[in-house]
Amino acid sequence: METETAPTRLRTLPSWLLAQATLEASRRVAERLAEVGAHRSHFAVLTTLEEFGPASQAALGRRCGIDRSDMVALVDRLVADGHVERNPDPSDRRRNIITLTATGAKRLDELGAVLAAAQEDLLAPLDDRDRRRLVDLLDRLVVQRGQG
Amino acid sequence: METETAPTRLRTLPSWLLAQATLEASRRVAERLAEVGAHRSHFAVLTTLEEFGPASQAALGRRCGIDRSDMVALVDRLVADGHVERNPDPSDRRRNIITLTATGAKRLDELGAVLAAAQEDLLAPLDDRDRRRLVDLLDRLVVQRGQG
DNA sequence: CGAATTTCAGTGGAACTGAAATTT
DNA sequence: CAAATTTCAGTTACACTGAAATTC
Repeated sequence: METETAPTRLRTLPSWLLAQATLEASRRVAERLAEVGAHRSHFAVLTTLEEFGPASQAALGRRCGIDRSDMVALVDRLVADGHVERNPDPSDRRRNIITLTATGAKRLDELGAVLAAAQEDLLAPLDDRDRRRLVDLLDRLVVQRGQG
Repeated sequence: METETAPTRLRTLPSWLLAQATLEASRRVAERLAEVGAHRSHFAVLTTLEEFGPASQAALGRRCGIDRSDMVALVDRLVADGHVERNPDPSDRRRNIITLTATGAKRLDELGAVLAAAQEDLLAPLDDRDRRRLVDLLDRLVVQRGQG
């Protein structure tokens, strides 16, 4: 969308700025990931599995902010692509245990590289120190929301 | 959604942090505005009219990042509420001129107060200097995207 | 003619809700 | 019994597309 300068009351409103920045970021990231047939949620799940190890679908969702009910089709897809395995948990038969496969770990590296490039692109207007500041500020917002 | 600590690779990924922060911010803001029967987009349009004066629907949309086609129902609603007027532009009969009414200006003040409270809430984890930094960083991101 | 504006009808992705079935 | 997990069916908000009608 071709856009002109927004009014000051929007340009100083944190929730509006966040929404605008996220819109642009999501567009770019989704576009790059689509080129390799992937999705934001794929990276989220794969990296969560790598960092915390095998987990149930519900636990996975709680870690990376994906709804339990959306997780079903997501895992279906990752299984179909050979990036994770889904096995019943013998110690609790309500659960599936999701496990990262070797090719899933490779895929994670690939997606990590794609995402890194997209971030670079996105953050071009900021120097390194400002990028670190932004990440720090956002992390503090997100983390403390989860606890409050 | 009850959430647990996300993996480091997500917690340091700007696009993911932006998305999470925006999700939470949008939820809160929408909730507060719903209590007074309003929408984010209402504030955006009203404040744009106040700052730049009467404008066509398309120009309005370009200013505040709302699609021309979504603007139709939005203006319908604001007209029905008596917050704006929609009149044909005599000098260009393709256009409507949208004008802020007196009650629309009052509504803007009301929504501004609601939004200010929501921001306060949302930014609670950050002190004043950090809030200013965040706004500055986001504004630089958003503005320079629009030009690049 | 090409370009801009308003309008409508519809699409697509994403977050979310509610409930059933199973198991703890 | 209450609570957690997986799954499915459906909803809602939102950005966006495509095209028609009008006017510049």
